[in-house]
Amino acid sequence: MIQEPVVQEPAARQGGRQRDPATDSAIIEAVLDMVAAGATLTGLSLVAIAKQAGVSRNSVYRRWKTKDELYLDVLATINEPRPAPDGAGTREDLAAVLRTLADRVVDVRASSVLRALNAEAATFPRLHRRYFEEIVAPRREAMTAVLRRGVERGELRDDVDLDLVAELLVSPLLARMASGSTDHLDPVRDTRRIVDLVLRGAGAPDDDA
Amino acid sequence: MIQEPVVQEPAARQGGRQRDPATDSAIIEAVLDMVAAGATLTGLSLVAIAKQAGVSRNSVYRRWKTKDELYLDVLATINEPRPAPDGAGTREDLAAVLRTLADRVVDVRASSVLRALNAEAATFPRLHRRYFEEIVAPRREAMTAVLRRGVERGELRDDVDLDLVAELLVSPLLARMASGSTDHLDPVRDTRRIVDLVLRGAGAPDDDA
DNA sequence: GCGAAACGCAACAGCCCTGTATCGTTGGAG
DNA sequence: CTCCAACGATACAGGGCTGTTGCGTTTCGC
Repeated sequence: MIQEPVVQEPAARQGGRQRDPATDSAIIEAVLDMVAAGATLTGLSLVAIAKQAGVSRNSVYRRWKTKDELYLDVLATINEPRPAPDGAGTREDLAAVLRTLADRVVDVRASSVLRALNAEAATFPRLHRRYFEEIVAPRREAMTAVLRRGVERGELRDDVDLDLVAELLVSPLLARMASGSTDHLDPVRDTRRIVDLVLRGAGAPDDDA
Repeated sequence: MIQEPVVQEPAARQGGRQRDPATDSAIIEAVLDMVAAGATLTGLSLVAIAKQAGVSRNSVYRRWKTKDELYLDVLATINEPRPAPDGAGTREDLAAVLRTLADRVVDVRASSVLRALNAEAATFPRLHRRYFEEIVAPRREAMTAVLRRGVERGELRDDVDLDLVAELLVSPLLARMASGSTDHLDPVRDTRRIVDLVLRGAGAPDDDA
């Protein structure tokens, strides 16, 4: 589930100077910062990256053959899986799953990269597929697992489309990530409010559905 | 509320050949198509646009001084305001507002441009502001108007945060626009399902909120 | 210490984009 | 019919990015 870095293997492993791990992260950090500052994945140039990282252009070429591969390692940086919630009730479990997402949304650099990736998915198919497999799919599975358990426990209606419920829960956070309006987002409080409203509904109680 | 085109005024208005309106739209269409094909607002070059439009580079420069201004006219293209819903009930009115949005989401070119614009908001502040004022704000106003009326009519709870309800309703569509997963979206059917679920809630009826 | 690879610096050709200018041609207004 | 601007084509200098090569220096393994 955790991505292996795709950094170029340091050639024949006999003698010679060691690669500086700080250089690797400096480059990746540079990409994160520049994308967060408004750069495009396509538009980011290797010269700009190297300059921002305080590294020679050589050191970038030595590690990654393509921008594509570099971005794969950047993407791996912003994916820290969390343990599946196994909590007391459906409400708490849902909030926990949303928290994982909300924390990423609040992270300006992470959400900037994902936003850019969505916009340029056509240009980076491999990257986009990886994003889907490693980040989106696991979250969906965790979500539907919690929802299914909620139905079994009788805490959720059994006549609702669980996929739609999941979409409803997740979308407010995704939409904020997409629009970049992540300032006034409190991961703890807002996820709680979303879960509460989705469970309870906005319609008047006496008003028949 | 409707944007005036920012096309360069055709100089002194005395004699001379007329501008071909077809050229204007050909250029704008070219931008729409190329962005929908995965191009970036920053990355789109004037040569590429002119080539795609089947127009000389000259004709583009003659009309717009900056890509920024060109994009303003592109943006104006994808904004067709709809009459405010004044319908029978809250459920129908909400569905109507969402429909306006859903139709735009389903439009590949429109959603592509808006997705790109969100990703590159930092690079095009004027454009982004305009997008917000002309497209986002009106929709929000329409939405909250409907919601407020719903509370007055007793069809909505009076103890819910209407802004959150609005966000919950709109976000599934925005999230799809952002991720580009717009294929299996049925504007009529899906907006209806969203409204129903938000009104009714997913929690079990006997389960106290 | 010797070899080898990582590193920074610099140069190179090739390509694309920009902005401006100059042509000859075309078509509408007066 | 006569202007005059729109139009296509072309050229130009200037700048940026790419990918590769060569150089001298640094650091690690053996």
